[in-house]
Amino acid sequence: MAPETKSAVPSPAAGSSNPSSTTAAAEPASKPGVDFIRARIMEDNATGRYDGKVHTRFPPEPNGYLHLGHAKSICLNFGVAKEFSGLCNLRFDDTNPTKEEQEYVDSIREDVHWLGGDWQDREFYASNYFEQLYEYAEQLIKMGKAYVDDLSAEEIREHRGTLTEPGRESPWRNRSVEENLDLFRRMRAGEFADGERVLRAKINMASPNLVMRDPTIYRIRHAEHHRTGNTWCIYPMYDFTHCLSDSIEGITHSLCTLEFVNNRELYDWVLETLGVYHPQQIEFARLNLTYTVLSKRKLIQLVKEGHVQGWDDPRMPTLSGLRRRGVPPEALREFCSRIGLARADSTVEYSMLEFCVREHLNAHAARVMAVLDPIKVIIENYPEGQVEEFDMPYHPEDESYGSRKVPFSREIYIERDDFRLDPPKKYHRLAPGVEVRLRYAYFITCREAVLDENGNITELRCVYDPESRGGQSPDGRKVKGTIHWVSGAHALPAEVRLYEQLFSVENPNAAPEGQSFLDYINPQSLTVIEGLLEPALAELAVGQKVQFERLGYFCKDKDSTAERPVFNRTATLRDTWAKLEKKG
RNA sequence: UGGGAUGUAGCCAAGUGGUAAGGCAACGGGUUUUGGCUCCGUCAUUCGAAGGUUCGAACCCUUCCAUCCCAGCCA
Repeated sequence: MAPETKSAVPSPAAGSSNPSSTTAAAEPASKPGVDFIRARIMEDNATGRYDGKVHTRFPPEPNGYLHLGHAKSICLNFGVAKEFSGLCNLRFDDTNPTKEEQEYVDSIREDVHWLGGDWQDREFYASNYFEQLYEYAEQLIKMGKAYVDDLSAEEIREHRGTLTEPGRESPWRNRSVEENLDLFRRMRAGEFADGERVLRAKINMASPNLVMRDPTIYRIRHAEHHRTGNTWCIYPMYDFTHCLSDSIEGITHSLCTLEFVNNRELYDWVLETLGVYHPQQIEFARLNLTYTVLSKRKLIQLVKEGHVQGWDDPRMPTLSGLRRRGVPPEALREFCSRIGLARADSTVEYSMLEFCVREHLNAHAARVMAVLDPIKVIIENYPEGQVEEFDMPYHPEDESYGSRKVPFSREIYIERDDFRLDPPKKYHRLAPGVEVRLRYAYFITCREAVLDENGNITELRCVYDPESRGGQSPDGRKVKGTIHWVSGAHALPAEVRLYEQLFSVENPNAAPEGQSFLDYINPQSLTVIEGLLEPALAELAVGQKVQFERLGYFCKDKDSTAERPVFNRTATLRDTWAKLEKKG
C-alpha cells in the first residue's frame, strides 16, 4: 500500500499481503512452549511410530454452529498438522440424522476456513463410510463379538447396572452367529421399527467402565439423513464410527476432549478386535470461558428461544458471532495459542480474549473519529460558514495507512462524557474555563454551558485559538486533554450497537437448583444508539474494522444500508480514567 | 459408596530429583496530540494437605482431601 493521502479507509485485510483465510490456523504471534500433545508427537516421530507422519482431523457433528471451544480444537488439529508437515482432515461426524442439517455443515465449512483451517480436498463424512462400517459390524458378528439385542432402551438401561454394581447380561446375548447375522440384515432391510432392536458389542457387562458394558453400536432410525437420504434406516453409534473413521483415514493422532477418556477403552477395543490400523486417541481439557456458555445445547437454546438474534448475533461465542462482532481470526488464533493446552479443567478469563482482540486491532485497525453521545459545541469566534479540512493520519504508528481530510466548522459535536460542569480532580477534559485540544484541529476553551430548564446541558459555547491549528501548541503551552469531535454540518448519522457480556455472572453454568443460565442473561448486553461519524466512514465495506478514537474498535455490520451504516462495537479501549474515577 | 481424569499465584500455564519460566489480570511509575499504544518496575520462601525417602522433593513413596467425567438406542 502506498503511503499517500487517500479517502478510502484502509482495512487490515487490504493492507496485508497475507489474507487471513490462507494463513494456517497455526501461526500465532507468540511462540508457546511445547505442550504435552506436541511432546508426544515429537516422541512418536523420534521412535518412528507412524513412519514420522502426522495426520489429524477436526471432526464436528453438524448439529450446531462452531464456537470458541471448537476454535481451540481447530487451532490444535490444523496447527499440529502444519507444524509437523502433516495433514488435517475436515470430517463431519454425521451419524445421527435426527439432529443434523445441511445448514450446519455449510456454516462449519465457512467457519473453519475463516479461522484458517485448510483441509484441501480432504473433506470427509462419516456417512461416506456407512457401507464399510456395516461390513465391519457384520465382521464383528461373525467373530461372535456382537449381537442383536431385542431388549427395549429402558430394559437395556436396567441391565446396565450402576456405577457401583455390575450389569446383567441380556437374555439375547448368546444368540448364534447365524441368527445375529440374519437379524442384523433384516434391521438394515427395514423390517423393524425404531427401537425394536439394536446391535451391541459383546464385551463385559461387569466392567467397571460403563462404556464397556456391551455398548450399542447400531440403532434403527427411520429418518432422512441430510446426505444419504433414505438409503439407510440403521445408523452406527459414535463409539463404533469414530475410531473406524480415524482408522480408514489413516489418522495418527486422534485429539479430543477429556470427556472421552472413558471411551478410549472402547476405541481401542473396536480397532484391536477388528485388527485394523490403530490411531491413538489423546485427550485434552476443553475450553471454558468466564461470562459465557460454550455448550451446544445452551447455544441452541439461546437461538431457538430468541434470547439472541441468531447464531451470528455478535454476543454469541460462535465463530460466526465473533466474526460479525469484528473479532479477527488472527486474534482467535493468538488466543488459542496463549491459553495453552493441558489436561486440567480450567476456565479462561474473558479478559484474555479481549487482550488478543485489542492487540491485533491496535496494530491493524485504521483510526477514525465518531461521537457516540453527542453534545453540541459552538465555537463563537470561528467564522460562520467557514469550513477547513485537516489532514489526519489513519494510523499513528504506521504511515502506510495514509491519511484523510476531515472537515471542521463552527458547530461541532463532542462526547458528552468529555465535558463536566464541575470537573472532578484529575479530570483532563473540557470544563468551564478549561482549554483542551480537539484532536488534530485546534485548542478550544469553554466559555459557557447552556442548560435547559431541567439543568441538562444543551450546548457548549467555546472559543478557539487560531494559532493552534493542527493541534500544535503555538507557544509551548500545555493542555492536558485531547478529545475527539465531528463537524456538525458534515456528520454522518449511524446506528451503533454497543455490546457487553451476554451474561452478568462469571459462571452462568453454575445456576443453582431451580434456576437456569438464562436467569443470568445481562439485560444490558446490547445498547443501540445513534452516533455521528466523520464523513470518511461513508465508504467502509461491511466487515471492515476501525478504531473510533478513544472509544474502541468497531466493525461495520451487514445490516448497513446505503443511507444508514450500522456498526458493532467489537471491544472498548482500555480505560484507565474510568478506573481512576471509580476509585474516587 | 465402582472406574477414570485432574490439583503450581486472582486466571491460564512451564517445570519430569539440584532449589518456582512466561502470559492475562492487578498495582506503581516514565512517555504520549487517543486517560489508547509503548516502556520500566511490583506481584508464589512455595507447588491441594499431611507424613516418608533423599545431602537435596512441585517432581519419588504412602495416606488423605477437593474438583471433573461415566449408568443415551447423543457426540
